[in-house]
Amino acid sequence: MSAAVVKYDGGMSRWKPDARGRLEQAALELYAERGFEQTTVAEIAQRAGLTERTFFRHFADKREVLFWGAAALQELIVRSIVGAPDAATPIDVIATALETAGSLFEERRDGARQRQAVIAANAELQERELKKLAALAAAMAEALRGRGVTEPSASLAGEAGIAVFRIAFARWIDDTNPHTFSQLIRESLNTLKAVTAGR
Amino acid sequence: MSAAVVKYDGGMSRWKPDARGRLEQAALELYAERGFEQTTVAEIAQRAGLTERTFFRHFADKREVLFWGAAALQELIVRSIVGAPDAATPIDVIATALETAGSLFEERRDGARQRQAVIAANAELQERELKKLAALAAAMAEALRGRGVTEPSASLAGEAGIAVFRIAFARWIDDTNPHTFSQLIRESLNTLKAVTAGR
DNA sequence: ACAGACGATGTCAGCAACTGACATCATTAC
DNA sequence: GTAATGATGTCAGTTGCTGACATCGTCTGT
Repeated sequence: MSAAVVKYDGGMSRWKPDARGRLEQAALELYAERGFEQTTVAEIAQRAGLTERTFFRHFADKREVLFWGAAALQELIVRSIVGAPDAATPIDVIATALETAGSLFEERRDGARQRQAVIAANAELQERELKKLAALAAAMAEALRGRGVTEPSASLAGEAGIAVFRIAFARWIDDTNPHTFSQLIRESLNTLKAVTAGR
Repeated sequence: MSAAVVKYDGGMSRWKPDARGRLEQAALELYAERGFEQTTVAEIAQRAGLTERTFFRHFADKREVLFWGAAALQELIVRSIVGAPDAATPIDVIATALETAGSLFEERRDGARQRQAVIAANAELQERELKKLAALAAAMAEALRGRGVTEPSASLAGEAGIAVFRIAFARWIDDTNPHTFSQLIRESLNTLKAVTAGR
């Protein structure tokens, strides 16, 4: 995330550091406190000590501030697919990649939960999330094609991967039991296999 | 649909009939001509002989005017699932339902093509389409649960159905060959089966 | 046939998301 | 030391969208 190394700031800088990070945090807080629609961009900017205009320089729109992590997730998954052993079967490549990706949130379940609660409460945010997942499916399909998987298998494997991910993630979020994200991915995949096999 | 029976209008009515339909047509035309973003709601309303305010009484937002058919599609599919033979397996119930749904566009491939071109050209419209498909997946899962299918199988079957639908629809749209929508659904499903089986 | 309820539309004022143009000023490069 | 750079601020404007209220045909009941 905002892991950019910042030179020591003796306090003389014109601006406080990590404007983007402050905007992200302020937005998440406000969305959680009073809801997405009830929060104005001006309020977010004010809490971050910035102006509305600056918010829109860092984020394309009011929703995007919640989805900054999607790019990192996609990169990680694509790298995993590209680097998988040649002999691996497409669906296993995808499953392994999704398990790997789990490392990005495995340790932050509470944060993920809060974020999902915010998203679950607003339709516009759900739309944005679906778009990110669709982009992820396309990226996975592209990576598979790079491994020689042909269409429409590549696209269907990507879509199937998203299906598995969505169900696994949902269970991971509102699960009281101590299930590993990896476990849930494997379980979801097995269920999908059973269902598509006709059971 | 707009199948409400309308009494003969001798021309003395205060308003021209089918305001909603005129708005839909005007919107589709303008979106196709100059693009979604370059079209203002005021322009749509003007072409339909109405005011901006009236547009928003008929459609929740500027995007929704393109997705009116989604409800009918979902109804048709859910009815097919509910009415399927008891012995049928979940994935076959879904596949048959999707084939049935194909009857809604089978005869209007050109119209569907134009609509998809408009959607493909704009990210906001893609988000809305994804949301409608997600709602469809949820409705299919709910219908399956009504048949006694348990979670997470029901949800995964719904998501898998959407995956099959998306790929089949995309091929149906930009296919020069004379493939039936039903054929493409079956082919997509077979590919998904092969992929999830590990091939 | 008349009164009043109803329903679809119009009018108007206003908020909030988002954008373009230009100014400011610390940091960095030469 | 001066100039380029880059992050921010300021301001004005467009557009999506909403609430409140007015208008005026049509329908219902009597």
